[in-house]
This record gives sequence, C-alpha cells and structure tokens, in this order.
Amino acid sequence: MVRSLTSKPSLAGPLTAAPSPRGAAADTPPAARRRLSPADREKSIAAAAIAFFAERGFEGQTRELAAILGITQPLLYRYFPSKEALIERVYQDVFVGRWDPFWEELIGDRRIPIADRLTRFYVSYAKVILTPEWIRLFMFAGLKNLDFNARYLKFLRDRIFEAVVEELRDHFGRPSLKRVPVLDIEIEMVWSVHASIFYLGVREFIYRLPPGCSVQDIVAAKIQMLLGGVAAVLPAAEPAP
Amino acid sequence: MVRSLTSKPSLAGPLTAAPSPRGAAADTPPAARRRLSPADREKSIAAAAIAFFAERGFEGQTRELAAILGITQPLLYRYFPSKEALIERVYQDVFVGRWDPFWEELIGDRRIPIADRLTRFYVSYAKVILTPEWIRLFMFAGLKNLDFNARYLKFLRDRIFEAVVEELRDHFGRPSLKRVPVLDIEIEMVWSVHASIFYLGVREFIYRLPPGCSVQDIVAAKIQMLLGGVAAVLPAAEPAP
DNA sequence: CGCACTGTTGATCGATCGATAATCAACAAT
DNA sequence: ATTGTTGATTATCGATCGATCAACAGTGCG
Repeated sequence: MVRSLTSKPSLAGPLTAAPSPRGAAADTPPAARRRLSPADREKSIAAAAIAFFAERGFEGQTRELAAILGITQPLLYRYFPSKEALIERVYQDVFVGRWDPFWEELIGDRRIPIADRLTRFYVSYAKVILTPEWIRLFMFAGLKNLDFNARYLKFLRDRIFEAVVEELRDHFGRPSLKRVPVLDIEIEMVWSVHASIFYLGVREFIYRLPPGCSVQDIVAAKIQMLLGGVAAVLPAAEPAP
Repeated sequence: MVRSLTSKPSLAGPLTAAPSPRGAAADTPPAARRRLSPADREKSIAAAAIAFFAERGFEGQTRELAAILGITQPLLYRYFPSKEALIERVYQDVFVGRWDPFWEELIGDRRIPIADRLTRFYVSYAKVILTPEWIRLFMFAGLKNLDFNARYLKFLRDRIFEAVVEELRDHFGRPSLKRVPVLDIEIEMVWSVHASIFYLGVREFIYRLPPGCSVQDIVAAKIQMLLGGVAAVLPAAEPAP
C-alpha cells in the first residue's frame, strides 16, 4: 500500500556525518539546537534512516542514527513510536515509494518493438534497484525471516514477470497466458534476467567489488539472450487465425 | 528482574531445540550434566555455531547458542576465547573446510571433454555452496564490512575463473592466458555462470522461495550458454603452429 | 575410599540499547 | 518584553549481551 510517496528519496551520499549542530571546537558550550518543522524533521530522519540501516543493518543503534542526524536519540521517538516503525517507514520509502507504475505500461506498449521495450524497462528498473540502499536493505530484510521479500517478489512476478512472458508469447505468435497458463520454465527465464541485474548490485554494494561491465551492456546482452532462447522453450505455436 | 534464563528461550525457529540434557518433564530436578571430551565438545559447539549464526546472523546471542547445545553460556568461553573467535572458526569450517582441491584438477583435466568437465565441476561446487549455512553465512559476512568476501572471491577468481577461461581458450584454439592476459569480458562470462548458481541459493535460503528448476538443469543450461557465447567474444584466434 | 584433575555451572559485572518522563528553550503571537 | 506552544534535550529505567570467576561435580588413579 503506497502510504505517501511524498518524500523524494534523494538522500545524501554515504551517511552524511553529523552536521555539527554544535560548534566545531572541542566540547562547545551551549548547543545551538535547531528547530525544524515537524514535516522537515520527519523527512530528514527517514532519509537518514534509509542510508543508516542500509549501511549498518537493522541492528544499527538509534543513538548512532541520531548522532549522524546531529540530534539526540529520544527525539527519534517523537516522530516514530518505535524503532520498528522507523524501519517500516524505510521499507515504504525504498521498496514501495520507488516503484514506478509506468513500468507495467511500458512492458505492454505494443507500439514499441519488444526488444526496445524490455531493454528500456530493465534499464529503468536497474537504475532504481542498483543503489546501495535498495540492494543492501533488500538483503538485510531477507536475512531476517520476515516474509517481506517473498511478498515483494510475488508482486514482481505478478506485475512484471508474467507481463513479460505474455509479451514474449505475443511476439512469437504463441497462445496468451489466458489460454495456456504460464510455465515454470518461462518464469525461470525471466528470473535469469532479473538475477543477473540484481547480482551486479550484490557485487558492487555487498562484496564491494567494482563491476566489470556497464549495466547497459549487461541488460542488452541478457535481453538478447532472453529473446533468442525463449523460442526454443515456449509451448508449440498455434496456427494463426 | 528475570535475570536467570530459567524459562527456555525456545527460539521458535527450525534450529534443533535444546537436546534436553535435563529430563523432559517440567523443571527437572538436578541437571544430569554430560561430560564430553574437549575435542567432542569443541566440535559440537562449532557445528552448532554454524547452523546458529547462519540462521540468526552474527548478532545471535551466545546464550541462545548455548541453550541450543544444552549447555550454559560460560562453557562456550572455555573452548573459544571470544565470540569473534567462534565466528572465525565458523568461517574456517564452512568456507575453507569445504573447499575441494580436486576442483582445480578437474577443470584442467583435458582428457575429459570440456563441457563434461565444467558441468561436473559446477554441479560439485553447487552441492557445496547451495546450503543454508554457506549461502546465508556468506551474505551475512558480506553485509558486515569485512573484506572476507572480497578475499574469497579473489581466490575464486584466481583458482577457478581463470582456469575456466584458460580451458575455454584452449578448447577454441585461442592463445593461452600466458600470452594474452585475461579479458574483463571473459571473467564476466564466468561470473554469469557463478551468479546464476549462487542466486538459486539466495532464492531458496534467503527469500525462502522454492526454486523452479533443478540445479542440474540450470548448470547444464548455463554451461551450454557459456560455451556457445564465448566464441563470439574471445580474442581473435592465432594460426595453429 | 579418598584425592586430584578438569569439565561445567551459577552468579554477576560492565557496557550497550530501546524506550520513557521530566525539563529546557526556540519561535510566534500579543 | 511577556507568554504560550512545542521542538529538543538531559537523565534514567529496564532489559540484554559479552565476558569473567569462584564454586560445584563427574571421572580416573592410588
């Protein structure tokens, strides 16, 4: 459920250090606290929480997050009732808030050649998920035993994978999914494209190994492979009407 | 204050519940402690630690681990000086101890057709890494910022990836790596096979989604794809001597 | 049986962490 | 300036976690 995708993800670089609300010198005197409007404060906390939990994991301490924000830890609890609620907000902003409804439109837009459509979709999707926040948070979420990832991937399968398969069926003159239910092997071929993109993120943001190729190249190659390999696997074509 | 953990934490999950050194009935009287030889005790702790940290992550509590073993927490510290040392032992047992030196031999055994060699290697390698312990521990290790994963993957690249590329060069009559250094794109093709196997493990043991195909099928398909795709990418062949 | 050796436990320390309550102080209205 | 509202901080509680140590108990030897 899209709660409110008002907050631009944007979020600054890798964990902006404490903006030093206090002076630079050692043990500054008063404190010079900064009053922000509730909306601004909440947004700044949510944005910092995304970067923070992505880096440290959900076991990251609230005191450390507060220090990064340059505020005190109890202030977090004025805007979020619990750490768990803050984490829930992070999920919303990253995984729900960055979902682009246009993707589903694009995949089904038959005025565009299928290879272009798929390439454009996957490049766009890759831009969204190939960030340290998305990749690491998704992995952290998966390693907790919540069903969040399973639900996300079910959503992805229903909205994207099946749409891609339907378009491939159409392109190769095969029966629609409405007539012949989707095959495991077809889903698996789409998984393969998805996996190779996701794994680029794992290599870069979890293993910290520089990627060998550009995302663009990988995507283009995988789409070509998908289109090339799919014909051999789809159910027998029916005679055109 | 419930300091004493009289109440079994029980920790829901799969993780074999405490083997009840104490009787089954509620609040059994004396304790019936079991004396094990130091070697056996250490092995049992190390084995339980692997399953435990793989499930709960390295933030898992030593008290919980001890409860699973049916021993008390201080006993862990008789066999391992610190939690960190225990985790180090887990790394050793899983990532070093399960490495099979025969793999390197197999890849280079030119009496066997290359497709068979690679398939046999990858099926064997998949058997080792496609376990909840290996996959989850590797991911947990990666999400901490230690360089462990980078070191492991560097090792893998030097010992396996380059050997595979060398054999592919030989098979297609191209110059050896000693004459023409390995290309990024070649490594990337091997990465692709590795990634698709690893991702099967991520799906099964992290997302908890049942895999659609057998490992055997995936490996065979990927090897075929590797052999098919590699010819178009390798540096120009040299005239045979 | 009595004794020593050592595997094992109960009790507890010090540090950490999420969360709460009381208090302070910045900003706007008057 | 004075005052009320409320954003922000200080102080602290209760629980948790890694680690330590003295005391207990199982085992083998004489």
